[in-house]
Amino acid sequence: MENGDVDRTLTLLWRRTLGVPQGSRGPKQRFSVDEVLQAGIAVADEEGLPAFSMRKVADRLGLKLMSIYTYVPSRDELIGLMVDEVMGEPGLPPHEGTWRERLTVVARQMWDEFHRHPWLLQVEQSRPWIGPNGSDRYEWQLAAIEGAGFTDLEMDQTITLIGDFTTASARADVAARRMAEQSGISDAEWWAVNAPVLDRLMPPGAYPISGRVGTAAGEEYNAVRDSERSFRFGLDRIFDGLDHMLATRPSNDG
Amino acid sequence: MENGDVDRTLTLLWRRTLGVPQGSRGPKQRFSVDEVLQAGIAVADEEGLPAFSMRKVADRLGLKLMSIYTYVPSRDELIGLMVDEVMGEPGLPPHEGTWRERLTVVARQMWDEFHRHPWLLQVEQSRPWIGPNGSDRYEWQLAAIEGAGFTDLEMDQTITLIGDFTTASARADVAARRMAEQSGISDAEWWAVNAPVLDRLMPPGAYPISGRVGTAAGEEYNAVRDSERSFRFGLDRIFDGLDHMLATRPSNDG
DNA sequence: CCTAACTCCGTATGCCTTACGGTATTTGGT
DNA sequence: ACCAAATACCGTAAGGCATACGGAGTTAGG
Repeated sequence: MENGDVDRTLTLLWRRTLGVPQGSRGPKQRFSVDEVLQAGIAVADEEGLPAFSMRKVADRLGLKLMSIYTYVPSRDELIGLMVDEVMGEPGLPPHEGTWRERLTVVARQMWDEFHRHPWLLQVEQSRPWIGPNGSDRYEWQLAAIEGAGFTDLEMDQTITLIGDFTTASARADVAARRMAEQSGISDAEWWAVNAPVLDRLMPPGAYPISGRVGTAAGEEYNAVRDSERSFRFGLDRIFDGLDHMLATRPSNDG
Repeated sequence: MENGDVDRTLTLLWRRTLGVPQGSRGPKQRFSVDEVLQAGIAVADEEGLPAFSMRKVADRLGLKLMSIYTYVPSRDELIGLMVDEVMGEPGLPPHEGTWRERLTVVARQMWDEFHRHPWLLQVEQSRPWIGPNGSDRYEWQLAAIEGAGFTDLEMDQTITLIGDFTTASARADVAARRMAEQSGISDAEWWAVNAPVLDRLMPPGAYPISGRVGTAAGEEYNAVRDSERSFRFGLDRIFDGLDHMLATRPSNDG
């Protein structure tokens, strides 16, 4: 990756504030960058990131493979642009209520987004591109807890904490759904295949606590693991912990 | 994936309890499954999962490409076996101290493991293979909070919470380290390249809170983001939240 | 001693990204 | 009005990947 490529990708990311840099000579491009991104997002939504290829994006637009490279420098950069693009979809509603309610909205927005675009969880961003929608969202997320009593440092750490947990939780849920839907094997069917083999392989009595806890979880949930409920459980614990931190602070003006 | 493949992979995972199923005719295999896994782990450690290929595993053993397929059914299954293999490396020390201290050990073990084998974070396990080391670890993790006052359901949710958060936190840290080390671009250098471009592209004054918080974080940390510290921050909040749940429980015998 | 079973491997298929060069098209400059 | 530069689009090819298939050599059970 060259220095100029950084410049080019950042310029593409922020194209709405400066306009797409395009020379006036030569033929006009048949599509806009936005249309290429929408095609890419559609492919990724339908087939996931491993099956995402430049050829499929080109096919969807009626272009030939190599023409895509006149719009974006490479596959990785295209994906980076797609990420910032979908981050602009949900909009940023004005904050209301307590910081708990606000943070719930923040977390729920991420959770929903990961379910709308599961491939976001498969993106390996070695380099975090700083785009307009990501920047807007981070500002909005910080605004959710502005004035709640956190220090600046804690504000960053809190948003990081919520984001990290939500990401991991959504990852587990999406993986479970993918296993159930894509392979046509439900949770119960999967266990039906695995259980007899495991019965034969596992040393009997080796997992007393797991067995007990697993049975309890299986009876309580409608599935082996209810990710939605685990998500709310974790969120509630984290909120209680943040509450405790704010409440026990020496100089706390509310 | 056929039904028989499930059987074969599970049998390979639990090979230590039943032995590797091998017919007696024909030539003996030059290597053991363990040696193949060690070769695979070495390749993944050195080059990461995207660059992990069957050819490189074969080269490392002095075998030709296709011979690997007589040891493991496919690339995905090999990776699944590698995952369970590394989960057996650290051992499971006996639990001591309070549940807070125990859960800290549990989280720290995962955190360290992700840093020892960063490719674990890149594994896309559409199907969670149930292997001996993973099962042993889950049992050990549950034992850490056995008798602390959690219900069976909460035990599972708590371990999930700690695991989810640790995974996401480690992912952020590993990504940052990779960016710094692998590309030879330090945190400061990356900003030195990006900042001038962003100064030109970003609408001035658009990000007041981000600017203030980012400055605070930059001054407090030695880097832009101190993942180790964010990790401890999140863990402390979660522990406080769990503490609050246990303390406010109606029938709480301690 | 024969043959079934097994290991190892050569070849081939069909994906993928992307470098490079060619051709057609558009427009600024003269 | 015309030329040359710039640009979009695309064909080809190189080099990578997983893995299906079949063949050659090797071992041991009957």
